[in-house]
Amino acid sequence: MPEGHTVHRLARTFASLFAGPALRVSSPQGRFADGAAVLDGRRLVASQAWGKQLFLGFEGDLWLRTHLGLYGAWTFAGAPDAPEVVHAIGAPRKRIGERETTVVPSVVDPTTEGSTGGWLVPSPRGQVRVRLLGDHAVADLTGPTACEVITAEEKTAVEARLGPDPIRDDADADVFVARVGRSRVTIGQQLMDQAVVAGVGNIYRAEALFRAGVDPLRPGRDVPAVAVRAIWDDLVVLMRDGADRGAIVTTRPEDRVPDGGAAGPGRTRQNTDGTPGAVPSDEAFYVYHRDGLPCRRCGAPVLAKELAGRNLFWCGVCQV
DNA sequence: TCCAAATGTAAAA
DNA sequence: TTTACCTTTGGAT
Repeated sequence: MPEGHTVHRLARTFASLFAGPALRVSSPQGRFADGAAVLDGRRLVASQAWGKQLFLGFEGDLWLRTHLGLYGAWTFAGAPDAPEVVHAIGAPRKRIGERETTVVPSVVDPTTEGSTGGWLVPSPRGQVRVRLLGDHAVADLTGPTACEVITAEEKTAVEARLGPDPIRDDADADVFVARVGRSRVTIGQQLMDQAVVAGVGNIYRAEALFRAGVDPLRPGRDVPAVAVRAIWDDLVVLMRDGADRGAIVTTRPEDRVPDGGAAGPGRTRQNTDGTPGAVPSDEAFYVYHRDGLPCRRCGAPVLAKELAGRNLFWCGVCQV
């Protein structure tokens, strides 16, 4: 899934595109028909992210909680006068070049045609669980692992299970540092535990540990507290940058040497949208999906192994 | 046309 | 620790 930075980006996008007027909420696919009926016609009054959870607040104290899971995605289309148009946020789907293609959709949703001030609303593509339609934009959700209407109390309960989120201003770094140091579970596994730190995924895990020079397999309690704190501080910088940029980039400019295609096409295919000036995906990471390639720092081959069902990447020389 | 992979998590065993 | 689930995509067949 998109990691926490993507979800924060989504929260901002919903606030700017949909806050205000009553929304039409539907479930083209049908699997969220009941929830959509409950929300239809209500105004969006809040848009929040905590880790990988997105909470859209509707009048009447109801919240739409969505989680993109491994391959969920939101796809947006906007009217020409929309304040901001983001055509696709999520993963894994390649959207290179679509920035220009969805402005004038070739297929128009007949049920909404003529009711949106002349703006042509595209028909849902694929298995769209939820569609939010506002005055200036439409958002379609596909493939989520969670999509439900909850109360404020239920939202609080979900948040109570999450660790601090480095992107949020209210995050408490001390909680993270203390928890990591209390457990013998490896630092690599703890970083993927949303109860320890919310929003970190497989890429930020691998990259933050490389930048800190910490072996992912070291027990959390054996990592010096100052090093754990440094990892937190780095995550704050990296993840906030990711939310602003719309892509994960962890390499410093001086380390950005292309791999000459050695990684092969498609290794890191969904990180960037092809925006001019963006850091190419084969220069964006130190170790993620670079197993077998030389470490950007020391030249030793990057290592990989499966840990708790996820691929772990690291440099055995730089990370001790 | 088929199949594996993907920035994930919860439940079952 | 294994399985199930949700969906799209690109490369192989």
